[in-house]
Amino acid sequence: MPELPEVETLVAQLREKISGCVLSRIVITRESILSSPKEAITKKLSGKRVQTVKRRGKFIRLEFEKDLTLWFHLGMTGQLIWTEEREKKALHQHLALVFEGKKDRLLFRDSRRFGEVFLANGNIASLPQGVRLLGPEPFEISGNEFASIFGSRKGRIKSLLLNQRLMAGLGNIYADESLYRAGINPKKRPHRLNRTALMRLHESICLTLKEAIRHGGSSIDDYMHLDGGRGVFQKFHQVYGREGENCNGCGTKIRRVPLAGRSSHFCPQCQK
DNA sequence: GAAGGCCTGGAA
DNA sequence: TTCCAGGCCTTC
Repeated sequence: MPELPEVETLVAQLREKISGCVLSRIVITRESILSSPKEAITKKLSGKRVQTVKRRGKFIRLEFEKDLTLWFHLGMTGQLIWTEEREKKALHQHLALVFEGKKDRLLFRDSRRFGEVFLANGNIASLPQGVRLLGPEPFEISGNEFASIFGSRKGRIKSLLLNQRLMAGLGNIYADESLYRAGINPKKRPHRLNRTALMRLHESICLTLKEAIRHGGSSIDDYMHLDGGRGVFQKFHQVYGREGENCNGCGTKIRRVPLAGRSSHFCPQCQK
């Protein structure tokens, strides 16, 4: 379940690895993961140089010459792996990028196939809605701006944090972890929180994300680094995946409740 | 604003 | 064998 820290980690590794490289060939073995025509991708990108790699929300962008951008979303189980292709048909491999003069290639795998890949040019209109409507990055807004975005909402804070149109990058893990660190119950409705609490939440989100990035993200099921390594932030989770275990703060048992179709983990004592 | 659907591997 | 995990979109 790659969220902002996992994507950020991969982006840094990709930038290091393929910036300046020329794409010689694209091998697409499952067209259904593409939301742009296969021919457009293969024809327009072949022979183009990667300028840099960036992140927007949970999306990865390979920026090529001529304003061409190849976007990846990893969904839940998407992986980008830099490797020499050994097994001819690696399981669930859908796409491979081959670069001039490189023995290793960039593979996109995704067992559950919630991920997607598409091509955009410099025109905003060439981006899907999911990107165009993306909210601001957590690190790029102030606590006050955060409070203005969320403060008048009447829904549950946890559900709202998952809404990428309000703010981009959080998923189930970091929403739960940030709420715990801010001492806010996931069921709370933001219009009933004061500005101080909202600003504290924004600070918790930024701190949690930065700490997770420092630890290479959380590797729970499928997430791995470009070289196959794992993140270690899961060792520092306070609530996510810890149902029934004791809260590190007060010893109360961590609870899990369904909310907005997914589970929320929290400490009933520390999060009021 | 809730619920269903996509999709598969792993646990119960 | 059934259920569950969840990113995000569509439908009610």
